[in-house]
Amino acid sequence: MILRTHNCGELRESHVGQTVSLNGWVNSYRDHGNLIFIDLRDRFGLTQLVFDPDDANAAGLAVAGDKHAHTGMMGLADKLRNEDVVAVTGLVRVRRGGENPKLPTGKIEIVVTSLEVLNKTENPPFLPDDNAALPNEELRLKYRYLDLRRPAMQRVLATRSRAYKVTRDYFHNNGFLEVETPILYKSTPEGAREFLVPCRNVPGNFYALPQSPQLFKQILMVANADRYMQICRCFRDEDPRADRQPEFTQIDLEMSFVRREQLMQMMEGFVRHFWKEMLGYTVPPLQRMSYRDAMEKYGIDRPDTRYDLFIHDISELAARTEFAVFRNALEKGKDRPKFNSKRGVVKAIRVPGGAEKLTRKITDGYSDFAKPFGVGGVATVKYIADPAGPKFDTGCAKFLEPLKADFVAALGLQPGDTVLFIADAYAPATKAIGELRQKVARDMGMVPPHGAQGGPWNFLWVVDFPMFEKNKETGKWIAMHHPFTAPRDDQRDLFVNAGVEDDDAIESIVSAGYDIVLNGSEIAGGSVRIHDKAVQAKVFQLLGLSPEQAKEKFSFLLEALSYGAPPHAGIAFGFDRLIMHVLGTENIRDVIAFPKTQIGQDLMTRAPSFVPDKQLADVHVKSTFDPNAQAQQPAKA
RNA sequence: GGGGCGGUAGCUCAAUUGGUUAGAGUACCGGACUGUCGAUCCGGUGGUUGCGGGUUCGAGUCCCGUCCGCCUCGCCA
Repeated sequence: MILRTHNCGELRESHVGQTVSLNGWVNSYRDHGNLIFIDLRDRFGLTQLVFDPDDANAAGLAVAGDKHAHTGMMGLADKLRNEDVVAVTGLVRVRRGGENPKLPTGKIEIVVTSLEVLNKTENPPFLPDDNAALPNEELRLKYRYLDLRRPAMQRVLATRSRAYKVTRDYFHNNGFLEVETPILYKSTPEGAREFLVPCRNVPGNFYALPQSPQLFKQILMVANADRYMQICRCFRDEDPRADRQPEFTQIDLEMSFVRREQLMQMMEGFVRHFWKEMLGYTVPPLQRMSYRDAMEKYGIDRPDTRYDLFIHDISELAARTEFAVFRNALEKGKDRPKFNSKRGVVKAIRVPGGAEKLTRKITDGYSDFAKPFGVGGVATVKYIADPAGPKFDTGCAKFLEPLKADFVAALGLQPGDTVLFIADAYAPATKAIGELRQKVARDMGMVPPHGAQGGPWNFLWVVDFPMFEKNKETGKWIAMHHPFTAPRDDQRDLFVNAGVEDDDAIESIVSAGYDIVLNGSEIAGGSVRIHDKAVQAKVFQLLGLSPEQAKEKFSFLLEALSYGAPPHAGIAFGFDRLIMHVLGTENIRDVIAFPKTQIGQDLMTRAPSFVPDKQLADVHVKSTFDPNAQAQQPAKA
């Protein structure tokens, strides 16, 4: 075949007069009968080819006098169609029809003297054209190789590729050791559902794919890796979302002989390096916010600080009203400590200008929006101008009017505002009003564009998470981060001495965990780890694991921790999410070369698929699925 | 598992209250054309309206079921 001497993005006027060869795809063809233009595409750009019968005749390549030129090179060129793969040799010359300012190669063209069709295409289901309407995503995924040819997807792949390098550069330069950890791993059934892999050599036994290399990286600290990094694949068998896939990539990190502060400084340095290298943006020092402040002001542990719309706790004021909704909510758990999940509260959001924009229909919708989060509904009031002075109007106005001055002061009300209230136990009320805050911000048009599209980049650390939370179904304690997260240094004794039955005390223990939040999205999370046996034992006890069970599940880690374990701390960045931010997309599938659908199928390869019984027998597995029991068929081919 | 939206030529979409032979652009095929660059012009092929039932004189349209895709709640230590 004709091998290329140049790529399709590099030829300029300075090459005029040279004979060159190019390989690539037919991006478009413009057939003028005896004069044919082809835009040839490869990963590096577009170059115009011209098939000119005069030149071809001169080169003896077409039959002289054969206007239709159905023989020789012109005949072949006449049949070229979009996405054919060709190789050509020709002469670089200045374009005769004027330059095309849209192309870097737009001043020149190749007058082809030799054409080789390397791979004639079937008529493709769609063309990789960014200007055309995108085909539906199902089709894009089925023919992913065509979709990836689109310039926009090529940019994604290039950006992601550069991000790998930028990441490795920073951590390698800071003394991190890159280590690969196993993909075939031990099942540790806490947390996310795992993908299982049956084992042929040990009948009845299974590997699991790792949700993260958590335990290996801690063991690497015991093994004197000191600073570990890995760009690794993680697997979680849970339903995907727009920003979640069953397999995803994280930047996994762990450091020895550090406390929270040193780790946070190192990671902040990475964030600064990454944004500087990827986008030329200098990240300012990260703000820090406690989990409690985040929950109080934003109602969520990953606050979007690009808009204010703060949440106010007006429980004390609400208690002085005659409004039964408020008073009944405040009766809940009223003997429990402040911030306790079961203690009743009244939360409010002041929406500037909401009196006009938030119609009755919209605010009624807010109740339906909030109810699934476990609260009774959303109470509403408008604060409007009036000849006799501003006043409350509609909704629960009559209950608030007697305490108007206090509400105006507490919420900073201005005429034209709407106030939304949620009254319930702390946990559901906080969750519901946090979600409502984000919805209202969208409805009011308060959410700025992506950072990648000129909007702000609001990074912050969220710290001081609770160690434990109650599982809603079982009522048992579960680790908020994971069972190896240490209490914050000053909480250690409190924690070890806390009564196992003292729920309120356990709930109040603060961990040494930390998250990095960017524009309301969690991009990293980690913690200082436990290296103290008494603390670890207490955690297992609270999680309801007997020493025997803990040993069964985590003996290798516990053993490792008993043979000289350095204090250590770690974190993991969601790599796909970093790329999403850099590119300004909200669809994780856009930043993964071969993503899966909502039921975890790969539409291109049709994975997962049935396997023959023989293959199952080899791994000692028998399927209980009966294809005849229901009409369900494997996905259509 | 729950809720919502969607599925009509290869592709992107249209089709009035349920009413004649389901249309357009593009791609594809054929023809014309020597300076285009979203080439242009002329002609043509192409449909079990995701699938299976039902209602009706009549269903792309209404009803039930089902499959697939997306969004979302649950879930995601």
